[in-house]
Amino acid sequence: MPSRPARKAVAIDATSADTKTRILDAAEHLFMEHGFEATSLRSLTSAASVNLAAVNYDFGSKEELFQAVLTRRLDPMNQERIVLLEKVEREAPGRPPSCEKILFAMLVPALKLARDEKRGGKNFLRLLGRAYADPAPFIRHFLSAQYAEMIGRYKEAFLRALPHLSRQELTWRLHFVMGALSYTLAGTDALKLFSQVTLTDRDNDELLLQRLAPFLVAGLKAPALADTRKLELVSGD
Amino acid sequence: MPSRPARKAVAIDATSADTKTRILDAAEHLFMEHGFEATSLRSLTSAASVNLAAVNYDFGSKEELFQAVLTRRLDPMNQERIVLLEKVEREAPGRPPSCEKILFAMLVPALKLARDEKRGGKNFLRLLGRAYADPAPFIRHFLSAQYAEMIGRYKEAFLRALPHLSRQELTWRLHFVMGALSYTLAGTDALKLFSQVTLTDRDNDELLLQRLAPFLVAGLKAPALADTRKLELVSGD
DNA sequence: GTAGAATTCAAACGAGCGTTTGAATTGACC
DNA sequence: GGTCAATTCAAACGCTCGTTTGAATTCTAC
Repeated sequence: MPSRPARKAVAIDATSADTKTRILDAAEHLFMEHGFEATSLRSLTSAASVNLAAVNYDFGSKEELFQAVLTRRLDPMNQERIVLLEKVEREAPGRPPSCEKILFAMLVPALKLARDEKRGGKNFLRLLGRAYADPAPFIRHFLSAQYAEMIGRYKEAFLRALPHLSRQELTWRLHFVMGALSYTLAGTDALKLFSQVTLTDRDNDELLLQRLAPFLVAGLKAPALADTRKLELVSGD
Repeated sequence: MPSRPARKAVAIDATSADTKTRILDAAEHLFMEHGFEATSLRSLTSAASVNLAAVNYDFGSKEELFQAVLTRRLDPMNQERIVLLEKVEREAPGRPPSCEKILFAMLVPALKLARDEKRGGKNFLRLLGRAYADPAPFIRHFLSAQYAEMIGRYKEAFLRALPHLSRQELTWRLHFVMGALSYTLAGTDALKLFSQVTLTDRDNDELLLQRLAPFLVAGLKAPALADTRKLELVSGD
């Protein structure tokens, strides 16, 4: 058994699991930190302490590796979201569940994932938030396929819980919800809004959702666009 | 005067303005479409019908070009936001302006920019939304510097308009607002939420803000986190 | 018209990229 | 212990990248 020097270890606990898992873990970390394009397979494989060719051997290509990184966490999380929604719907048979309950069913699996460091934790959510904004077509197509069923189910549930909203209105509002959610989960903080608030503390996850949920619920429940208040574009004086 | 063939024209109206402007226009388009890393200077310069070396001659480097692309639109827009906020504050002296008015002062310059095709229009806003989510450090540092003053002023204004919110609460909510805003402006629609709603129609810009503003205002006005509703993590029924 | 600065140009540099190859090594099973 | 498939490995392939260079060209001003 040769010594296996691990040349440029980037704090990934390599040399533990099997090759595919080590690659996935290193990829999750590096794609999150630098993005897809800016992460080279050479830095990735040396961080995972595997041979350069291993990515193409195990996953086929860099793009397929990226999809594997996403699907490993995303598939179970979205499945859990659906299960939770069905449970919430079963708890109040006949009547539609409240807007809050539906939203929580959507947020809680993400929060649980964020806390489970064994499943990528916050790293993965940041990666996911960035993937939402990535222009690469293969990422966009992959994400819409992964989310299609979950989003569809929730849209129907919200539609029943918010009867004052037309389907089109709700579509827009879910768009806003996903925006605030992904931006928050990504934890990018591009605008340095936070001077002292740290997102890295473990206890802050739950607090974050306790702040996000009321904001989103209030937005969702807002009156529908009907009393068309005129939006005067810089009325001259 | 040689014929100048314009090899791989990508629908940029090249050969009109001066070199620097042609480069900025092509860069705005391509950075929006493919992102920073995935846009090569070779495709960019040939789209702009300028020599490959022109970028380094006029801007120094690819990174400096990217910053120039952003600053060309962002600087005037954020300045206009500040002017508008001051105008709104002057209109009701003594009393703080309403939450709606403050938010509109923030949104209207973005809408105006989106409509002005001569100033990049929606292309630029999509680029901006993507820049928010880009992990590259030089982008993040640049954006926070560009936004610092504007965000600070608005935070103070909102703080006066929403006295029930602590400074920290407001910071979070502005974070959510920026998330929904940038995600919406970016028009990424990663989740294919929209089947038939098209964002490309010219008239839809105003409609978009008329839908976004009530959502955000309701979220901002929501009660502060005090009646700490317990967020039970999947109560194992 | 000519000097001198500014700009444009073709060409090349060195480096890094994703991927492929074919031999070496390992592991499982008869 | 031998066989065969699965895996790992070092090396190379072909290509594209951002940047630099130095000569050619254009522009400006006397």
